[in-house]
Amino acid sequence: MDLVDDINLERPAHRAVPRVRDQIPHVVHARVARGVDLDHVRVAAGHDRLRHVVRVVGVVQGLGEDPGHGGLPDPARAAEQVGVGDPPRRDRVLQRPCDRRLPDHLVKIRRPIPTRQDRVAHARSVRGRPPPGPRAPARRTPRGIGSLMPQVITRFAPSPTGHLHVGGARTALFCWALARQAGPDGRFLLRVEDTDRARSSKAAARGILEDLAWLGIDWDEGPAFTTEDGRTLGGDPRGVGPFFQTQRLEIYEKLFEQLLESGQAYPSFETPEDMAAMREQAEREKRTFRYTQPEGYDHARALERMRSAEACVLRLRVAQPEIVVTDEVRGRIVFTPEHYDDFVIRKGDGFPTYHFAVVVDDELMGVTHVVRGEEHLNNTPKHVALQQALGYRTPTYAHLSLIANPDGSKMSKRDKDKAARAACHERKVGTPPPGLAAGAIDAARFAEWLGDKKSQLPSDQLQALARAMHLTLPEIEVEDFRRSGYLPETLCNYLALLGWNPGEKNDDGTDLERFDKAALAQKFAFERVIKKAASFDRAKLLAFNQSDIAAMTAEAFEAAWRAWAERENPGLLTALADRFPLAARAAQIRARTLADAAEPIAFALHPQGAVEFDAKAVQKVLAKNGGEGVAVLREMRVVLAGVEAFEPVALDAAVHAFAEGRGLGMGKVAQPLRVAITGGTVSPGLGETLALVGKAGVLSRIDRCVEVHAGLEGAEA
RNA sequence: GGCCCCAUCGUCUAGUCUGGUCCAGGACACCAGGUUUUCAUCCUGGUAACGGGGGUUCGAAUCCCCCUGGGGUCACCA
Repeated sequence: MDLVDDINLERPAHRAVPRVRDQIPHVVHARVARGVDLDHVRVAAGHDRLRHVVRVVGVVQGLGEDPGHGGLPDPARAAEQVGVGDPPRRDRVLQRPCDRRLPDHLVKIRRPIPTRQDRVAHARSVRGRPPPGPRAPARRTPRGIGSLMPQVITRFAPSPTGHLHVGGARTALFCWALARQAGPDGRFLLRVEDTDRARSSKAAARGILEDLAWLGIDWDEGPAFTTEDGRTLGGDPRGVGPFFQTQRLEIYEKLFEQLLESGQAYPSFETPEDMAAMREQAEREKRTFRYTQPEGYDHARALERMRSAEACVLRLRVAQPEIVVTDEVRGRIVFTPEHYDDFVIRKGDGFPTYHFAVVVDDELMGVTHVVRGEEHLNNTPKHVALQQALGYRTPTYAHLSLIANPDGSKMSKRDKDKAARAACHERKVGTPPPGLAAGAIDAARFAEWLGDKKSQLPSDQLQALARAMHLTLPEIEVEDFRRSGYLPETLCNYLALLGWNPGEKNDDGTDLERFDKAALAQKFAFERVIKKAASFDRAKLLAFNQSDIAAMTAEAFEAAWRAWAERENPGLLTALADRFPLAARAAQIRARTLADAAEPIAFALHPQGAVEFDAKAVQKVLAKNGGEGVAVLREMRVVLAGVEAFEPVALDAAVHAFAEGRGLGMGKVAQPLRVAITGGTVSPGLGETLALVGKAGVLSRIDRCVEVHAGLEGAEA
């Protein structure tokens, strides 16, 4: 209890002012049920100040079977406050200090730690099936942390309307990390939310699976998928599928029926036009629009109309005066009724709305943690209302901030259209450019796209347009980053850092920023998730990618570059042929991405006679001092013609020996050669440069260079 | 506009809960210098931030209030 004074003793005199008495924590005496988190007790007992210490003074009996919590004790009832007072001096029994590093507004209701029995009971009540077994064969969990680890089931639930956006990838990554962190009891599942029949496509769903697999974000349950290296992802070991919502209609139908019967849901017959009119009127009257049931609504009559196939939607009756959402990153948020009117749960086409399907599926799939983008924060009270209507548990929620562009706007797929459109305007391109395959983009459509800021071209057309205009579009989707030659591990590393950080230091005092997915899974915690929206910094990603490429072994880089080229630039492979390993060695340290790796060795791709000499380089290297560079070239030609093994080390040795023998600096010898071989003064190491072009190529390039620049020799400088 | 969320170098962030060790640390970018046959790499150094105003306190980046700014959301999309 003398902690305070101990601290102050260490401080310089002017700071050693004693703390005021009220800094000392109050103590709440409480009786609690087994398995209940004491932080929660603090809240339940009305003492949510963190500095309050909860002292357990007994056990509350008979609170083990609350069906609403799947057989776990209801935390709200699991504590009885006994009294509040100053800490007694000598009592050290069962005290739990306030050691959680959380601000008041983040005091959160943690789930009681479920036992194996609890989980069994829970799973039965949900599915009438045995509970999920551990993935690995039963193994002894280490004592301590492992045995206390609750089951964690997370999911990523994309809607297949396009490629995977980086924001989605980050969400998936965090979900994955959370599940992996929980060890054998953790599961990460993938569910495809395809209830929007107009916008969903099989191809998009497939693309998202590919993107996820490429990133190494493996899902335990969900659509089956075979990776490029032959691993199988997905599947349905617990029997909670199918994982496409359009295949789950029967499940939803039953629940609709149930809600209709109990009167918690009701049919509503307004057309979309009616709704629009009502909204407009609300806006005119400057009030927030809320749907209200029509005067004189008659449930029996409404059901009758519905059964006679009259067009209608189903709405949930929501009567809660307020709904509290507890979010792992944002804390406790209280929502009032204007956030959740009687919203639609079944659309006119018979499909469930997102709100309905997400709540039902999360429950039925046993999802414990819902991690998603901030755009869903305002939807959460609706989901909680639905859970209450259906008698479901509420999962732990965590809403991640959005990823923004450097200008602060939301990073969006439209940004690619924006960039292309801006380039067209700037270059005064008014019709589909000629480089484009005929008919790739309809001229009228192109004009429309050019004029409408919100218009989007299909991604393949946009890609073709960019190619034709030699334009680099901003990378927004995972697929874009893959095409641009980023390493999947690097992207994951950077994405993880965009909104979270491990808060640890390296040995040299710098912040821990570089880590792999395994470390992420080990360290990830909501407590260190940043609330602020982060803007995406390509320069930093590029720096990460470059250093990761540099850190690879030569073999690994060669393999990665080859794999990338096979997919994105097969011409590079044919042009380089058996020179590829040599090219890879020269390119690696100079590459920021797999796409730009070819740039430093581009000279090796030119036809032999086509070297274009840079005028400045010629002046500086060949012409100076009466064309001494050209003279060196003549001599070097003889030397190089005599080199048997035309490979970097031998070539470097030969050039060095020549320079030394002639008493010249390396610069005087290397630079003329560079210009002769590449046309400019910049290239990889001289040995590599020469080896890449080959003996015949080197000699012919020297010959041509000497021929073209012979006039410089002997001329006055 | 209503509601919700957020606010430290140009950018990503540490520090905020538990006020003093912070005239604020790291990374990327940028600038300068060095190593090297050019480039790249590598090394050394530097510029650079607590949005504004009140309050609490001996003391505020840190706690409270207001303002401002940014973002999100208000669908039979997800």
